[in-house]
Amino acid sequence: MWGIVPCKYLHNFPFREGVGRQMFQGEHKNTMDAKGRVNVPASFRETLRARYGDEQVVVTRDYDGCLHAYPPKEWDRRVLANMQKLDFNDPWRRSYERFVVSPAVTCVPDKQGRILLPLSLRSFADLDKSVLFAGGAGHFEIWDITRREAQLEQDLVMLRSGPPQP
Amino acid sequence: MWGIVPCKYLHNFPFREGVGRQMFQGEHKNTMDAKGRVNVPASFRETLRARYGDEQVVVTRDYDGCLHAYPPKEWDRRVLANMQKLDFNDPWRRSYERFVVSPAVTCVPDKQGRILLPLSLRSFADLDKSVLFAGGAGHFEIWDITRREAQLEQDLVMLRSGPPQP
DNA sequence: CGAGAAGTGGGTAAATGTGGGGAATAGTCC
DNA sequence: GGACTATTCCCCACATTTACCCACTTCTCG
Repeated sequence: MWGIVPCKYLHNFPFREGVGRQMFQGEHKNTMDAKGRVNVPASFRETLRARYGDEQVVVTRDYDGCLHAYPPKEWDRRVLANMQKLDFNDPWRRSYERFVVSPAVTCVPDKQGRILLPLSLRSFADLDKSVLFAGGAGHFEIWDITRREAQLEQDLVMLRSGPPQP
Repeated sequence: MWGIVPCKYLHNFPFREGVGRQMFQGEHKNTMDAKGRVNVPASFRETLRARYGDEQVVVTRDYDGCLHAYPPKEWDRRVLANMQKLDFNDPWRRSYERFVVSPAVTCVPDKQGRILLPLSLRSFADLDKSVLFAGGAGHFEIWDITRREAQLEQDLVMLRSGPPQP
């Protein structure tokens, strides 16, 4: 399915659903206030609206120590559908379900564009003040800023080891 | 597919799609102003328009400490398509996504031909005043001028050691 | 040299991000 | 059950950043 995204932050080009086009772009450093609210970058919200209909996101934890946020459609397609390919008793599925699927919450930004993350997710990802939103294809990540930097060092090592052999 | 690039900075020669012709040619030293804006060399913009339809570029970081800028088409073909061959949960893909894909932003030059690079990319590449645009095949690089010079010294050593053995 | 293109600097209005007050809601303890 | 507390939601106000515009200098080329 091809379409046009009328969004100044995205390429105004035809894209193929879920394949060619990066949705959430860039790294955005925002600050979480005392109440636990953080601003979702405006460009992300615009993507959510333009491409997914509204600003809802499903937020859950990721096993690298950050949070992942998906538009509901992507959540269904990538997380749920992926998991459901496996047998109910598959141990990887059971772990995945407990760790990733269970703690998920659906957030809707307020009028200022902020979401309130539940304390459980905040403490898991060690979020307190400096929060980094990082775009991904079809989802975005929410990081504590120092944890992210440590992760990037590891990523560099991984990348320099070369891509996986098929 | 053959065509003509109507551009006074490029040779007005026929070129074969993606093979023979270098698109972004030469090194151009421009200065970034206090707001973080830099002028994209006019010849690069002309190439973007003539060959890719408009002046958008996807800018991201590169392992070597500079920024890479791709026309969206090349970005999809060279970066995204490559990545999306791998499973969502492949660790190499996750690292690649975080290091290369996440920080990418799409920039559209303003009326004067300048792009505003986000602070995260500027600080990664150590850009402040003297910025060097260097052409490449299908993309171009954006360097801090002194970092670039240091890189060139290393490149000389590498080149004199001879090409890799097959 | 003169004209046009390229590159640079700055002002202003709009968009974005941040802080905080108070009403509504839920949850807890006597 | 009723009062108290904590949390969430909704609103307004402000600081900062960005997009857009105009003016100017420098460079290139005939």
